[in-house]
Amino acid sequence: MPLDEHKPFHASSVQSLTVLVQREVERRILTGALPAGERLSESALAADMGVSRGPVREAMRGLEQAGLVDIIANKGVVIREIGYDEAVDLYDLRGTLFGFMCETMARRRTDAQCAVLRNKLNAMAAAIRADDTDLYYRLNIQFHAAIVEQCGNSRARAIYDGIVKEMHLFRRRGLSRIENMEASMREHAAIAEAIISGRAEAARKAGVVHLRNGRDRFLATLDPAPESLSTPDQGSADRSTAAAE
Amino acid sequence: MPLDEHKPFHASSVQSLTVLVQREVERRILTGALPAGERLSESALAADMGVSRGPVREAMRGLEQAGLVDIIANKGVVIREIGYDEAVDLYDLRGTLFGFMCETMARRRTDAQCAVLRNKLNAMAAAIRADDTDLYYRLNIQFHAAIVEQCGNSRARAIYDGIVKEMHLFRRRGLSRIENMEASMREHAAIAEAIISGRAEAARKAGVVHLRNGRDRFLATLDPAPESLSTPDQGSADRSTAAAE
DNA sequence: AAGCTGTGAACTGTCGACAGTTGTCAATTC
DNA sequence: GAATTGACAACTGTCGACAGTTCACAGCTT
Repeated sequence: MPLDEHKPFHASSVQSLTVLVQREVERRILTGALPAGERLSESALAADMGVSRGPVREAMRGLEQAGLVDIIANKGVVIREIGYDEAVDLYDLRGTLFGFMCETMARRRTDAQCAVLRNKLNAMAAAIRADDTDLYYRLNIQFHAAIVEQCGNSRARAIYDGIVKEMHLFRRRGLSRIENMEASMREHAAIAEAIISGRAEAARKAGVVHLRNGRDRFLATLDPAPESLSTPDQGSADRSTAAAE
Repeated sequence: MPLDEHKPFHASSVQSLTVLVQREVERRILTGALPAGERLSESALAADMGVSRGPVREAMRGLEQAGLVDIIANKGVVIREIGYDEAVDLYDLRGTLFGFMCETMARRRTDAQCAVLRNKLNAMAAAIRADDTDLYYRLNIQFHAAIVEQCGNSRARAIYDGIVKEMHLFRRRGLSRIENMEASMREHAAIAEAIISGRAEAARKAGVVHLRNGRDRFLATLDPAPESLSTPDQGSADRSTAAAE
């Protein structure tokens, strides 16, 4: 496992150990290497990563604020596990934020931003014609990321990213990724069109509708029984909750 | 100052020092005792509060996640200062979240919750008839808090509370609190009516409009020059940014 | 006199160690 | 045999100390 990261996120290649530890534990949680409900020991983590307990403690505090773990006094940290209802709540909240970002971007759009959206849209259309699901999936993520990053409201972006991460704690996800590329594509086109033409309220509505449909598409892939928790399997890393959008 | 707190928030009357320190520093920032732009020294804070540097460091990390301070590597923490544009962004984001909460509450309302809203509304009307600005101001806060706490989406509530706190970092606020009680009251009535009758989309719109108007009422009380930063005065604690709503 | 450089103080980042608490397990008692 | 109690182990909460970095100021050079 490489130790030095080359993310263009916060510059500064020599980060503090706290940030390094937090990033690594977050990665393990999001990829499922550390399953939800797992109890983490500061000492074990510190020994595992070859650092002292101080940075680990600070990292845990950061993960708690991000909603990824719960800290119980004198007992330690446990990886949060969210249930069906909470996942739906998060999806709705995320949809509202995404709609807000579409609305904001429509108000502040620049020509360069519009060009990016158009490019992504064309590429997605091509991916559909080529029936390339994986490519469409990646472009789909890029399309969303473009709006989130370019909307101009940095706080909204930070909160949105946090919610997306938190949603990974919902473990029971469907396997199929894009159920209906055409429907997803039409919604994307509506969003981009509204943003490009500056119709803010239409952009907001299109964004909200898109994520609501994405939520329904996602929930439809789940087991019909929303009460049964704890699916036994916990293997294979790197699956995304943000599937069918 | 009493040491043991009795907040029904996270239970546990004997909190860790980290939480205590974080709460205290947060209080000082929000009340203005620690002005924006101020540089905080861990050692000084630790000595001031009679604790070690460890809990102080953890508390600072938490305040950074909350957006109240910036941590600069090897240099320390500075209390964040937000400018005019950022304050407007936060207000808009807050408005969107508030609208979402109104919408959610309209969907999940119970009779008891509706009764609470009706009570607050009646009390506010009475306060207007009595021309009691202070009472109206307090009831206004309670009305908002009722929606935020009862909407049923706990994550949305946590984020909303964080944004409200963050908005206190915008220092140039108007002195007058409620400019137009009647207009504020009409908007409150519209919100409550929509929630009680279960019209979710109407509730959302009413909530968004209310905070947009509140934002405009608030911004109208500012100096006409949005470029001049750093008003010299920094006295008198406990003023609220959430003024004219 | 202006610019550059080296030294020093102050502070952060990190570590190891100690005290207090919690949960467990075995021995004891009814 | 079951419940209670006591001690032990593991862990967290907290502290003091050391190393590395940053910034400022004084002295030197041109």
